[in-house]
Formats: sequence, C-alpha cells, structure tokens
Amino acid sequence: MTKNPGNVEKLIRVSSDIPRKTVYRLSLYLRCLGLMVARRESIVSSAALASVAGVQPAQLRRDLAYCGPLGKRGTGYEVVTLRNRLEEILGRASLQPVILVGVGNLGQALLSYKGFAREGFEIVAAFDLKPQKQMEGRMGVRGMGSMKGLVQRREIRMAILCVPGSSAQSVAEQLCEVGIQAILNFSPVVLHLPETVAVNNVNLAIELENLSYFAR
Amino acid sequence: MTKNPGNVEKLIRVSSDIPRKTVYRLSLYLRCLGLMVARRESIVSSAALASVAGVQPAQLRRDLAYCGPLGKRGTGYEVVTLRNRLEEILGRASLQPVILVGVGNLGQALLSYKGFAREGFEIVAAFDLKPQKQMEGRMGVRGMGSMKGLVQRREIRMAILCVPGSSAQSVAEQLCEVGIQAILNFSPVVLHLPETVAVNNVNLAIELENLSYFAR
DNA sequence: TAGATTGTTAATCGATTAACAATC
DNA sequence: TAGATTGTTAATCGATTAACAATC
Repeated sequence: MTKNPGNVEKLIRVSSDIPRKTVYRLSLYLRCLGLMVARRESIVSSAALASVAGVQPAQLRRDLAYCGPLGKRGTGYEVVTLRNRLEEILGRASLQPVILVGVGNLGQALLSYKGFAREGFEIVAAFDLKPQKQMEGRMGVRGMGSMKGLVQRREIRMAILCVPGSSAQSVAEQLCEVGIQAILNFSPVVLHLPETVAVNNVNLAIELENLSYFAR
Repeated sequence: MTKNPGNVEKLIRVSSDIPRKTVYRLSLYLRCLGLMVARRESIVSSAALASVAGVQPAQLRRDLAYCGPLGKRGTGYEVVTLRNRLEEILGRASLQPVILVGVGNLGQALLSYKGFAREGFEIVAAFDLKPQKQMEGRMGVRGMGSMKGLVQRREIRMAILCVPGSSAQSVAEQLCEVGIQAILNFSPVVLHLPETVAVNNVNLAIELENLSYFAR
C-alpha cells in the first residue's frame, strides 16, 4: 500500500502470501537469471526472460510484481538486482542443512548426487530403519533413534524421504515429531500430515507413466 | 453422447482428450488401487479412494468419469476392474523401453535405481557425450552416434535426460531428431521443443528450494 | 518528445467443488 | 422400498492472459 515501506516491513510482507505456483516459478526465473549473470547481461525485458523460462511475459510480470516493483518502465529489469532480490525472497542466503531418510536404492542414488550442494543444500546425515547398510560416500548411515537429537541440535527443518511406500506414512510422522517442517517425498504414497508441514512429492514412476501416455 | 458406444469407439474416445492433470491423478489412483488389491479389498467408494489419494471425492469421480462409467451407484467401484481399466488407459500393458542420456552424477544415480523396472519401464541403453565413462551396472555407456540406430530398431519413444544445463537444449533436439516423443527432463533448463514432443520436468534443486521457502 | 516496457486491471480460461438427480 | 453412492450439472474458485495507462 505505502510506497516505500522500508526493509523490515518489506521482508514481513513478502514472506506472507505469494501463491505457491508463483514461488515455484520464481525459482525458475532465478536459474535463468543465473545464466544471464554468467553471460554478463545487465538488463533483461520481461519478454526475453519469459521466453527463456518458457512462460508468458504477462505471467512473468505478474509473478515479479509480488516481489515489489523491480523493473524500470521503458527499459526492463536489471539482471543482478533482480537475481539478488529473488535469492533474498527464496531464502537462498545461507546453506540449508537437510537430512535424508531411507537409504535404499533411490536414497543411495540421491546421496551420491552432488547437485544439491551446488544449489545451497547440504545433506548432513542419512538415516535408515535398518542402519546396517553399508557406508555410503563419506557419510555413515544412522538408526532412527539418533535423529531427534541431531535435528534439534542443528535446527534442521527439511528432510528428503526415500523409504518404501509401506513405511512412508509412519516415518513421515516421526519426522514431524522431531520437528521437521518440510519434506521432499520420493516414496510412492500420499502422505497425510498436519497442514503446517510442507510436502513436495516427486514420483519418478508416475512421471514416466504420465509421459508414456502422451507418447501414445 | 450415445449411451453405449461399444468397445472400439470407447477406446478411441478415451485416448483423445483427458486433461493432463487428470491423467496424472489417474496414475495416483492406480497406485492406491494396487495397495487395495494387495489387501484383498473388492469394493471401494469414491470417498475412501479419494481419502487415500489425498483428493476430494467429487474430483475423483469426475476424473474417473473420463474413463467411462465404471462405478455402481449405491455401491462404489470394483477394485480389480477399476485397476485394470486404469492400466489399460495409461498403457501399462507392456514393458516400455527407455533410454537414458547423460551419465553424470544424477544419471548414474538413476541408472542404479531399480524402481523403474518395478513400474514397467526398462532402461535399455545409456548414452553420454563423453562415453569413456566407466561402465555402470550391467550396462555399457555409448556415444551419441549409436543412438539413432538403436532408437529406431527398438522403436523407443521415451528418454530420460540428465545432461548438464549447458548441453540440454542441443541434446534434446538430437533426441527429437532420432524420433523420441517424450522426455523426462532432469536438467535444470527449460527445453524449447516442438509441441508434438511431451516433456515432464523434474528439478530437484527447485523442489528443495521451494520447500525451504515454505519451511520459513 | 517518441518509443518502449513495466505494473495492474479487467476479461478469460480452466480446474475444482458442491449439490443433486439418477439409479443400484 | 429405503439407503447409499455414482455421474453430472451448475457454481465457485483461482490462475492465466490480454490490454493499456503509467512512466521511464
């Protein structure tokens, strides 16, 4: 409402209610801007950025409008400024600690994947119901008992869940109990959890099945 | 329009225009039904199935209505019949051959993941721009040159793309040229391809970033 | 000033949900 | 028949897009 609410108020406002789909696309824009920064581009129009991100210019402008007025009419957006603002909104300032639960096939695969670190996330520990699993990478696999202490000591908020469908719900409930607030769920069941816990589902089998439908 | 259009016409109708989001949820329902079949449940109501799948009953009924009339009023849906019908619609009759392109960190992880086979997909070959990569599992990693022949010989329609962002667009174009019709894209860029090619994006970094936003 | 592009409003579109007649 | 639950219509909701005034 006010023209220039100042930094503190701005931060409060922002963290309130950006639509979920918009937040998702902000991440997308952030990656596109990363490319442009690397290419030393200083200004970008909504049309150009939208094209790279695969969305409509009007949608991009509307999404960015949630972040406050960032562009200059007649000119466009300053690439570095916009990038910094999106990083700030998405909370990418610091390295986020994450735990991984379920060191089966997919869990091991994700543990060995170094892409998370590159994007600001660090898997600080791995847990399994049957922790006798062989060491994976540089990281030991622990039993569930030691989870609570670690999560609280290191103030961990996020977990990657890769247990089989049969134990997913109960393990997810344990995660909530120890204070996890967001779960990236790779197990093939729909979790029923309190609304205060954010869940994103990644179901590789469904993605493939879905594609196979559209490939005739 | 007609009450009972007969099997052939029904099949044609069905493969036409089920909304994309509905197709996605059909896969979800199929998995829930799998659990119920395993538990020897014979009948399920829209309310019960919807609850397991995490959707509203009305939405479930609407989704299923795209598949023809399948339920019995006053009773519910016959579990096995419904499961079979969804498998038929989603084309899960036969094992689908898939290629994987880009055997870096994530590509190797996915190659070692055995979950695809369990769901009816077989990764029949792996390709890389620099195929000197060490053998992975039971499968050799080939150079891109041999891709066209294999894809056409085995009539492969689907590819999993795990190359770095910098080469993703050009590799995706090569995939289209050799006849791939659907791509599961793990590389962190938005692909610009002909509309005839279906693309599903899985961006693990964005999923985590998105969660971290909602975990405050 | 003239040209360009944003920020925002209003219109459109599609998807979800509530409600209920049909019917098992 | 009475009770239950589907299939479907109509209402609602939210998200996308077109259009344009504001303004750099």
